[in-house]
Amino acid sequence: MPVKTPPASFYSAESLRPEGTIGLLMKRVMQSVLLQIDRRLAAHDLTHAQWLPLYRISRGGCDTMAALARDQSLDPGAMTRALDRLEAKGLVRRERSQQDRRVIKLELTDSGRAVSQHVPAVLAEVLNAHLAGFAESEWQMLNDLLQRMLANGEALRDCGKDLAKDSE
Amino acid sequence: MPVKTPPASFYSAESLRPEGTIGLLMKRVMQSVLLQIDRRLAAHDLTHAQWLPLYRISRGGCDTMAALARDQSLDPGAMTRALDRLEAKGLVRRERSQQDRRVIKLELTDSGRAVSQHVPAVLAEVLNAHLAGFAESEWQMLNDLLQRMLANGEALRDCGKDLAKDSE
DNA sequence: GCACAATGATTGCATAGGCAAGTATATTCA
DNA sequence: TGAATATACTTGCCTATGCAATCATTGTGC
Repeated sequence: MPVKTPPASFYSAESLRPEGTIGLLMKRVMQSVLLQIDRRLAAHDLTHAQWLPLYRISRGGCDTMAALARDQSLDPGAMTRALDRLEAKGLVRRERSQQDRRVIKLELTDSGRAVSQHVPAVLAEVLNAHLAGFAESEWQMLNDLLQRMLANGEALRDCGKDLAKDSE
Repeated sequence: MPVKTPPASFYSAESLRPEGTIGLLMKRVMQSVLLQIDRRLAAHDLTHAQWLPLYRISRGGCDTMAALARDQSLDPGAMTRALDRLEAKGLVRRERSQQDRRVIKLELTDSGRAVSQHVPAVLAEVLNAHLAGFAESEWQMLNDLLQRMLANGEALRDCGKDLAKDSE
C-alpha cells in the first residue's frame, strides 16, 4: 500500500539528536504551559487532570462520563477515577440518568462552578504569555502547521493499524 | 513588577473554546507522535517512557541517574523506578561508581544496545511522517516558533516563582 | 420473549510521574 | 578535624493513565 503524501525527510536515523527534534521541543513547551497553569490553579487545589474535565463540564455538552472521556481521548477507567477524586472534593455530582439507566449524568456543585470560573482566564493568560512577541500571522501559522501535523497523524492512524513494524 | 515583553492577546477568557487552543492542538499532535512511535516499538516491548532513557544512554553523555533525570526534566524518583523496570527487562546494568560512591553508572546490556538501535530510525520515520507536505522553510518556522514559546515559558518560570495567583 | 451484540460505567492490574522524607557519600569551610 | 551543606539515589504516598475483564442496561434481530 503506497503512501499518498510522501513523508518529509527532515530527520534521519544518523543525524538525529534528541535535543533538537520537534518532538522534544513540543514536549517541553507543553510541560511549560501545564506547569504555569497548574501553578496558578494550585491555589484552588486543582491539577491539570482535574480542571480540564471540570472546565468541559462547565462549558456544557459533556455531561456524561463516556462523552467526557471521548472528548479528552482518555481511557474510561481513568475518567471514572478522575471523577471519583472530583466528587470527593465536592466539585462534581453524579446522578444516574432516568432515561438510560446505564449513563450517569454529571453536574457541577456550586463549589465546582465557582472554581471552574477561574479556569478560562488562567488558560488564556498562560497561553498568551507563551506567545509573547508573536505577530498574529505567526500565531496563525503555528496553528496551521500544527493542524497539518495532526492531519498527517490521523492519516497514519487510520491506514496503519497493521504495519506495527519498524524498519529493520 | 512590570513584564518585559508584553504577553500576546490571542486568547481571552470569554472567547476561549478549548478545542481551538494551541495547547490542545499540541497535546493532540504529541499524542499522535507518541502513539505511532509506541506502536512501532511495541514489537520490542518498549513504551515511550522506556525507549527514551534507553536511547539517551546509548547516545552517551547520560550515564548516571541524575544526568538522565535532568536531561528529561523528570523526577529522580520516577527515573529510579523507570530504571528498575529497564533493569528487570535486562536492558540496563547499574554499577556503583568507584570514583564517587554516591553515583550509579548506567550502561546498556547487549540486549539493551540491540533494542536501542531501532529507536532512531523509528523516531525519524514518525516525525517525518507527521511533517509530510512541509516545506523546509515551514519546518524551520515551526522550530523557530516553538523555540520562542519555550523561551517565553522559561522567562515565566524564572521570574514568576511568587506570583502563584490567578486573576480573580 | 429471548439470545446476542452494543454501550456506559466500574474495577483490578500494570506503568508512570510528582513530591517529600530519608540514607549515603562528598564537599566546603570554620 | 568536624559540622554544615550539597549531591546522588531511594522509598513511600498520592495522582494519573492504559488495558482487559466485568456488570448492568439498552437495543437488535429472530
